[in-house]
Amino acid sequence: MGRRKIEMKMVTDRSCRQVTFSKRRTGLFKKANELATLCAVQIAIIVFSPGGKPFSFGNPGVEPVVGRFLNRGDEHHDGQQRPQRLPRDSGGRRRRNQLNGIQRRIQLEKKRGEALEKALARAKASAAAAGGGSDSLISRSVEEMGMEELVEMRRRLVDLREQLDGRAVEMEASSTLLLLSNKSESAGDSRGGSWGGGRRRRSVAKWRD
Amino acid sequence: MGRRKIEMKMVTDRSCRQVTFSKRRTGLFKKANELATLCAVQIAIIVFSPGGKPFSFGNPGVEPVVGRFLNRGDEHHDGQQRPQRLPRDSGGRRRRNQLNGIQRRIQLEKKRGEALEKALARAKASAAAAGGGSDSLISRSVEEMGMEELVEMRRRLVDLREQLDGRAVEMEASSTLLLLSNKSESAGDSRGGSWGGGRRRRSVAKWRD
DNA sequence: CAGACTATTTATAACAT
DNA sequence: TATGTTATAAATAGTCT
Repeated sequence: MGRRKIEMKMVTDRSCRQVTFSKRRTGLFKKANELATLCAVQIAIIVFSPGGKPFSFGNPGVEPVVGRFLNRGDEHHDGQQRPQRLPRDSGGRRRRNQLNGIQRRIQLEKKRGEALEKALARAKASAAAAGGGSDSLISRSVEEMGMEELVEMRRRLVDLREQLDGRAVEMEASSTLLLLSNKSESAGDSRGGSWGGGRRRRSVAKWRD
Repeated sequence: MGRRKIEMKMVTDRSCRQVTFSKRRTGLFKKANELATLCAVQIAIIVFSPGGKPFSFGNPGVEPVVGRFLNRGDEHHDGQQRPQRLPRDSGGRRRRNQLNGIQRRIQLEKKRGEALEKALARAKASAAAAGGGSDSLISRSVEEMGMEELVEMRRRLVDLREQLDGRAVEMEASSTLLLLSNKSESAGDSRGGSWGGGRRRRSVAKWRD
């Protein structure tokens, strides 16, 4: 939004970086305040400047929001089923060439993705159909189906990531710059970290819900 | 920034408010991601939707940032925050800023995956609850939220797959065919923000910076 | 060095699908 | 109801004070 477009890469110059940080932090907090005002919601932002100084914004305050978040953040797996994994390339012999294995994984990831997409489409449709939430029986079954797919997908990603971790150095050493040359982004986006929390009475009794 | 200027007061219409929240939350997280990228700083945002659903953004994660904040106390407050003493500057200890694109993305995706797991678990639970004749009001909202989250998650996964697919070639080229002409073009993006949220272990009382 | 000044880039409110 | 599109309002990068 300035005289010219800047690449989304860390500003190298310390001075400029500090200026950018300051300006953008102000803007970010302003946006947060608007969001809180317009939508009457609780929000908290914590950011450490390049120099390490903490800045924060909170409505109604940082602690109340963080506390609320942490209190519900506890996880509780109640009888989670373990989805059966689909055939992988680990049938019989270990691959010496991890890269090859990784590529296979990626291929499988793709297929999994397709299934995932369908499962979600169904789940969504089902939920929409339920609308008021009366057809819970139907929606539940569909959602479960989707969940199996998704959980499996997630597990695979975790594994894949672990595999890649071991190769990261090599990759970085050889094509870091290549990887950095990116194509900014398009109009579309995707984000929204969210999660649901179960009720728990873990410690952290400092705040209450 | 829209067709016309709007008053900075709570949007009365429920529906419009939800839309505004969704869009602005997206924008806010995007801004936060840019700030984190451009200035290489830690930042965490926690916001509860009008419906009470928690959303979060964090670089490198919500927990690390919040932990650091709570442990060290705060200094600057641009928002409403409880005043406190001014402890010594932390000295800014930033070092893990070198995660390459892929590794970082996967790491983030892992977190997203965990969040997804929760969302699904909740959706499932709500569906089950509804079927069991529990509070239909709550279960309905949870169900809807779950769907929304899942769709977003699906998008992220699909995006990730595409990214990985493009990177795979480079990876192979780097470790195996580095000797060959690595003429691969830029593939991938640059938004390495860490959308994510959600807790992990059962223990919520300890953080590591 | 913080604040003021624009040319531009972004974010988005109102619509549209 | 969630997304996509478009006309405008805002944010802000580079400069200047």
